[in-house]
Amino acid sequence: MTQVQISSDLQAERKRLDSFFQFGISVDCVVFGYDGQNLQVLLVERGVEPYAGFEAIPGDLVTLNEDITQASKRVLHDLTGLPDIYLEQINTFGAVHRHPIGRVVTVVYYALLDKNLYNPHPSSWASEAYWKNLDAIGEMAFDHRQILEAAMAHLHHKVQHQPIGFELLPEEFTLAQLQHLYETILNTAFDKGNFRKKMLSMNVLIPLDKTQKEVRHRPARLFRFDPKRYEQLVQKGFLFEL
Amino acid sequence: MTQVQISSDLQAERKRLDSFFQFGISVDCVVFGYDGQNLQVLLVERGVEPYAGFEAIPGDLVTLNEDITQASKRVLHDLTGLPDIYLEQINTFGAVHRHPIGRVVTVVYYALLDKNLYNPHPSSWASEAYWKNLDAIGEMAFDHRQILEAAMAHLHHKVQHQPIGFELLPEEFTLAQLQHLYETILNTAFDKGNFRKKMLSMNVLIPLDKTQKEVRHRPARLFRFDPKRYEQLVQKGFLFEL
DNA sequence: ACAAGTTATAGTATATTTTACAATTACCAC
DNA sequence: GTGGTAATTGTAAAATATACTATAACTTGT
Repeated sequence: MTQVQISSDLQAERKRLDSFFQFGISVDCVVFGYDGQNLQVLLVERGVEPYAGFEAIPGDLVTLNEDITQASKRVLHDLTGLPDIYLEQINTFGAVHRHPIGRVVTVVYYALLDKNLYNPHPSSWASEAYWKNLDAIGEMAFDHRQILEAAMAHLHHKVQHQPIGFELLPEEFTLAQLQHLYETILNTAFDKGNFRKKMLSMNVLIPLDKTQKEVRHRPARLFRFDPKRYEQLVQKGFLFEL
Repeated sequence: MTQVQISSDLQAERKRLDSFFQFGISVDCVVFGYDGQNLQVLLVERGVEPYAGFEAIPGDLVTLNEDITQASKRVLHDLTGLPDIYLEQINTFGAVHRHPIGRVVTVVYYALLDKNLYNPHPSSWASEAYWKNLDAIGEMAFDHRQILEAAMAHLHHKVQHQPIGFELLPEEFTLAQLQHLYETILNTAFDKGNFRKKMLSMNVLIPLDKTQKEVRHRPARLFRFDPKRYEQLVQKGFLFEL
């Protein structure tokens, strides 16, 4: 018995279409983390068949009575213990044979976060849950390699068209930290002075009357994001290029 | 009996998960058309319950043995007679009660095309199929209003970050035509000279040794897109602003 | 206390791009 | 040819971007 209400005059129609209602839906959550040095991705090791022992992107089947957006948060929490965080939907994969257990269409979500604030611990069918460097990833379960690549392409694109960092950096940060984040994601180097000018000209950073402590050189000023302006830029977009 | 192969050692696992495999998947195809004047969207009128008589975005259930990308083309063709065209996936909607007949998750695709080249004619459950001005659209079936708005937001965003026009304009076109297309989609006006300079500086237009005919004023030079450069810009992106 | 090391921050001169127009050109119709 | 109309080119001023250089502010070692 499905949990979705069907009015009596539609029962016959539903009966006629029963053969169409045999899909499974899953959500997969590609979570990128940054700790000030490296960009990593949150993976789990599968403790069950199929693909037992393989690395996978945290994901699971959606139940009949939950919204897919809700499901993305629930599944991520179930497998890795991460709290409800905002996950952005990026893509849906629906090849016929992508899942050996039946026809499963998967909706991919992704999130960015500050690794230092979250410590994954495995549960449900995950035997392990950990952060892993992007360049250290080998074979993966299902078509998760493809999914990961789509998420990376999305991130790569996003960083050039919208501000990022809000979720990846500590609340207060230096321009050097922000620059390093950009350089890590885009795998390039920028001129320090020009990066500064570009960023400051966007008016998204609020300079604080504080500086770094405990560094063996001139301490940098700390900044934080202006949430209103940040949101504005997310909407409007820009082209980041140096 | 499902058409997807399941190896014998996974049968039990599949059995255990049977209650998850009761979803329907549909695809909805938002097709924007441009005829040199207006931007319109391809709609159908539903000839069957639920929502019989309502306007809807062309869409239908995916069968168990077809890829969702294939399905988007098949469904658009089935309902409106349009040939296989490239449809871009943009978003997936999965609210629990969005479909009255059962739990249906829908994957939304969209396309842009030159209205003059395609004449829709209804078939399957569509009793009508026609182009409609975006500002003339009233109530719609299901959550199709929301879907249409998502597609419009996508188009609005896309036009500012990638070249468009390849699919919307005749092979050879004038800069004024291209400008009018942009002005229509973005609902703004641009300076003619500056629009020209911006466009030409992108190196995506190849000037032809031909001009317009049968106009009562200085005839404009015709251009066509450089497909290689166009593809490059689609990949790289830009920020279009005047 | 001072020098050396290191990175942050500001500045600057030049090149490039954008903007808001004005001027000129090429066609048609009469 | 003249007038109407829109295409195309040009341009001066303003704004930005680029590739550096100079200076400031801290720490550590002597």
